[in-house]
Amino acid sequence: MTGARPAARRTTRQRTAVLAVLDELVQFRSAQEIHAEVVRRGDPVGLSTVYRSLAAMAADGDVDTLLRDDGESLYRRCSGATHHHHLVCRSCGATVEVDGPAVESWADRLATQHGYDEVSHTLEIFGRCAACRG
Amino acid sequence: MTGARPAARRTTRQRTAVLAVLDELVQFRSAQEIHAEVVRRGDPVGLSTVYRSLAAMAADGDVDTLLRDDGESLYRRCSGATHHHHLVCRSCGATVEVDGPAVESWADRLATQHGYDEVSHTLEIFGRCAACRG
DNA sequence: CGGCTAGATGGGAATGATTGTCAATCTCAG
DNA sequence: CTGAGATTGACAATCATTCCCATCTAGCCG
Repeated sequence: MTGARPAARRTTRQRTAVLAVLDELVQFRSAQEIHAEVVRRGDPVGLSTVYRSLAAMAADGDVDTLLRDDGESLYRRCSGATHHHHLVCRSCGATVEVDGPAVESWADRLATQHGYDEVSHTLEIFGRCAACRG
Repeated sequence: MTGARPAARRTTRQRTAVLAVLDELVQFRSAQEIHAEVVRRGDPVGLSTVYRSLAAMAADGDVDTLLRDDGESLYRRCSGATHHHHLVCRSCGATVEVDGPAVESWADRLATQHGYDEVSHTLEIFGRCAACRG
């Protein structure tokens, strides 16, 4: 990569507010929901700004993103900086970060065998957590 | 689930046209692209109809669907009825259907360990194929 | 501490995929 | 052949996300 530099990220009131909400979220949430929550707390922040902040954080690896079936993007603060996947509860959104070294290497090997390079992959596991099973 | 019955699917000129295009596609394509292709061939078919046809075929398991990073849905005729994943070229969409039994069992085991049931997962591998690297 | 400047903001308009509407049309079982 | 109900199509409506751009401000410098 040549010039994907973060270019001096500033600490603004708005960005801090978004981060504060994210820090309390245990579940994946949409940008719209996060924006609503920030506003509900009394911080006037524009929707555009929330989108930009989330995009920036995602680029910096500070938040995980996930595509829901309907194509909407979900965001969540991620613990480690390392590559990982998610085990997400379909009903409540509870998430467990999981690690799958075997899968990573399998995917890379497979792609290489078929002549593909610049490989990446998406892997998410969905299920129903114990609490939601009732 | 009570009545998720296909409810009598009819064979119409439009649906046949869509299917004809899908049969020749080796790559994942968006509904918009498929619609454009159907029309280019001289079959006047409405965009709504293409969307409805694709949705119906997907429901019947006749086509695979894939969510691109930007959230747009891609469709492709699928060969086998068996569960499989895809190795997709980011630029041209060329696809290789792959099988990953180890991944399946790993995902299931993991989910069970964390108390989740009704487990499913999504796994797609993206890269750049040899042809597009040139 | 005050000035400067490039990055940041807001909010409304623009985009673009997908879905809803509903009268007119067509498929196909009987 | 016919009627009932599935299907279609043109266009409006949704809705998440991005653009635009005048205005604002964080933080470096003197």
